[in-house]
Amino acid sequence: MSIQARRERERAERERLIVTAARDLLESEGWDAVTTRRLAEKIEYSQPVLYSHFKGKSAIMAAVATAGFADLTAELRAARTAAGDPRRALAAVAAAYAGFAERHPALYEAMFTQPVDLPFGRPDTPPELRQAYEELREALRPFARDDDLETLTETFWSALHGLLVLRRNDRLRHDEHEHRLALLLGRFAT
Amino acid sequence: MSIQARRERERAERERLIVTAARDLLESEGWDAVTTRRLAEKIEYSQPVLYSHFKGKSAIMAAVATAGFADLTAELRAARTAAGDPRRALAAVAAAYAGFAERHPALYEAMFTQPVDLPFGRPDTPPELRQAYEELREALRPFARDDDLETLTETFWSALHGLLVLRRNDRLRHDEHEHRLALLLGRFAT
DNA sequence: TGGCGATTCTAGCAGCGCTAGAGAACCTGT
DNA sequence: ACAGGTTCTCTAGCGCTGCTAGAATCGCCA
Repeated sequence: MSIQARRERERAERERLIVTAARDLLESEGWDAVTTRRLAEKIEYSQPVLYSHFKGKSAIMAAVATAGFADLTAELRAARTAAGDPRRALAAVAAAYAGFAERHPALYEAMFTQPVDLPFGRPDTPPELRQAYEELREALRPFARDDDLETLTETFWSALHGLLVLRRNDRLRHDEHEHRLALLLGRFAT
Repeated sequence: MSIQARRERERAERERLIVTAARDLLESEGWDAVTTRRLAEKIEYSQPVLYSHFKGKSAIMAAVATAGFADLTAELRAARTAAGDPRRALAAVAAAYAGFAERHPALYEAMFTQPVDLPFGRPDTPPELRQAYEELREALRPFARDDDLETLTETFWSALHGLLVLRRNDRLRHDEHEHRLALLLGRFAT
């Protein structure tokens, strides 16, 4: 038993190694740098090893994205619970969300833009993928008025996401970012 | 003179052929189908011909996207001028925008998601790229209140964009689309 | 220590964007 | 009408991609 246990432990360890190596590569050199060859070189194994852990490159990126969701959730939660009144809490969560996207642009892209096949909004959605959404929802709860809270959360989240991706793709005036965020909050946090 | 004129005419004609072929391929078979080889085959020339017209594949996609902006502008304008009161006009423009994105998902992606290097929001921005934005702005003008109109337009547009891309990537409950749109209008069209 | 299973590697496939240099087509001047 | 020169277009190929079959190697057990 012990031998098999060690092997599985080593396997799991190497799987973590692959994911963190992919994330490092993604964040430090951007999307184009994440190739199976470079990844294999970084973990000091040959390419086919990657395929014994993941079905393909997109599965690796899905794992990276999932790890990113855990981080994002932590940052949102910290922002929400630190703030005082609901108005400030929502502003803090939105700012934290925007900050995450700006500090990890490539990772953010993997999480939200890439058509990576993660099961969202379905019964089998992993908790990491739910929790970031739930932080947003709790921050929005005081402002639901007579709107459905889930619909409100999805809409506000979409607006925030839109601001970030369009800015990143240079579709928006770059230095008006804070004004847009403030305007959005003005329309939702009342 | 006439010979050179004919040559330039033929060249321009072939350039249009390339762009429409690329758009056809993009819309009918998706992004992955648009390869230089398939494109060359479709226009019945060899690959290098493409590079005598465009700097590279991304320049071709930029041309496709620009053509898309012209179409989008026309649809937004029709929607805005057909509607009656400002509230309905904004709703109609938003619906037209969403409809365009749904009917041409791959084209929409080329226009807004792809990091295609088109000069937005700069002095040398081609008119096609401005006008769609301007339609949105005019629809929003009655609702600016004490907010800056440009900031309002960018924010509303981002929200709309976010709703569409997150839905397309299955991050939102698919059939709540209309409710989210209505909620967004409720927060902006007052 | 020899043999067997599991694991890992080498080598290669088909496809990608892109380009150098060969070849064909065309216009021009005699 | 034809040779010369220019302009255009094609063939062939480079280095890269994600991915995989089959060979080789390693580690465990008798």
